[in-house]
Amino acid sequence: MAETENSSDVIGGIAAEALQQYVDRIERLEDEKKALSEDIKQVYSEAKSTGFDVKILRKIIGLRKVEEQERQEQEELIDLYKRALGMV
Amino acid sequence: MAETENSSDVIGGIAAEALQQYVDRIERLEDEKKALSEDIKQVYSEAKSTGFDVKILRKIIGLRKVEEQERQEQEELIDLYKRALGMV
Amino acid sequence: MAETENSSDVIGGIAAEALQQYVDRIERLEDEKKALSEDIKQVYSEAKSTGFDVKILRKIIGLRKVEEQERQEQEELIDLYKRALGMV
Amino acid sequence: MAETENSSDVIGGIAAEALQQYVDRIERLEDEKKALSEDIKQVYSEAKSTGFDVKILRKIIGLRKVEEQERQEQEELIDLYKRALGMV
DNA sequence: GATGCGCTTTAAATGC
DNA sequence: GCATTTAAAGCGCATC
Repeated sequence: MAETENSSDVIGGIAAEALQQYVDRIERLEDEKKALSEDIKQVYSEAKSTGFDVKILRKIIGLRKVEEQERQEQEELIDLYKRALGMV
Repeated sequence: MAETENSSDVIGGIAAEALQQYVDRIERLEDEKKALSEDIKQVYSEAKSTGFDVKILRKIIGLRKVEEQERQEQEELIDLYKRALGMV
Repeated sequence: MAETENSSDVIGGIAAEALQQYVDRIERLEDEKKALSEDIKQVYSEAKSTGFDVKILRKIIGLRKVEEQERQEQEELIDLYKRALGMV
Repeated sequence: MAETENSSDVIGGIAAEALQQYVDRIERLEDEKKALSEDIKQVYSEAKSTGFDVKILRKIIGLRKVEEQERQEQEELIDLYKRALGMV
């Protein structure tokens, strides 16, 4: 390869600098995501030490999630009807 | 039970207010986490539209991840050996 | 439905015999798997009684595993690049 | 370290050869275990292509597992009573 | 354009 | 309580 190629060059047809930036952005976001996962685990553990049953707590959260989903689906359906009826 | 039970009371032996707060905290953190997942997806899609091969990009990220894992495992192993040899 | 339904018949729209065979095959495989888990545990315990530190042993195994993972990831990445560059 | 140390020597107080053998045995067993996991996945996939619902199939297998467990617990209990009554 | 499929990731359960 | 293992979800992909 050329001796002056650096990260801002095209290497093997790849815009190296741009690639680097994408990788960095993604890894940074994944780190934040991981941190949040740990925070969540932390909260569960805190709840547990306050006497709550973590397993049940998880079930509750899960339940609320699907209920929220169902609510959204209903809203979307309503929206669909509205569009069909020219009510938008 | 108290006749004026509300969310700050104990209901069926459960501290309702505390429970509510835990649920809220967890759901808020999960929302943030989900937002990050969408951001990541967004970045991949952006990279794709710039001409990068998403599959390769994912592999690179994955590879860097296992490299990081290996580094950590090695450190932990060294640490473990140190402890086993009384070098701590 | 047929009045003489038995295990080789369709019951409630289900091919009972085929189902039975799948269940049997899976349970047999799971039994073998469980036996292997016990063997592994056994080996660790044996190593321990010979004076090895099980925690360290596990770390070594784990480390070798991620090294193998990394090797595979690298190969797959190279392969992917080849395909992307039409070298296949 | 001594210049003639090899795998059959003691390195840092570790019986290197013995260690090597334990690692090998464990990794071999884990490979077999992994192969079985793949076989199981294979059977599920085969069942699916025959028209069965994999999720339900898993539930069934799981259900049979706990029933088997309960049966065993009962037998153990019976055995315990027998011993208590000198019926062994 | 929709559907199904496999794969990756994430959540849950189990065992030490 | 932690770490492993297993079940489920979500996602992109390919196909029709």
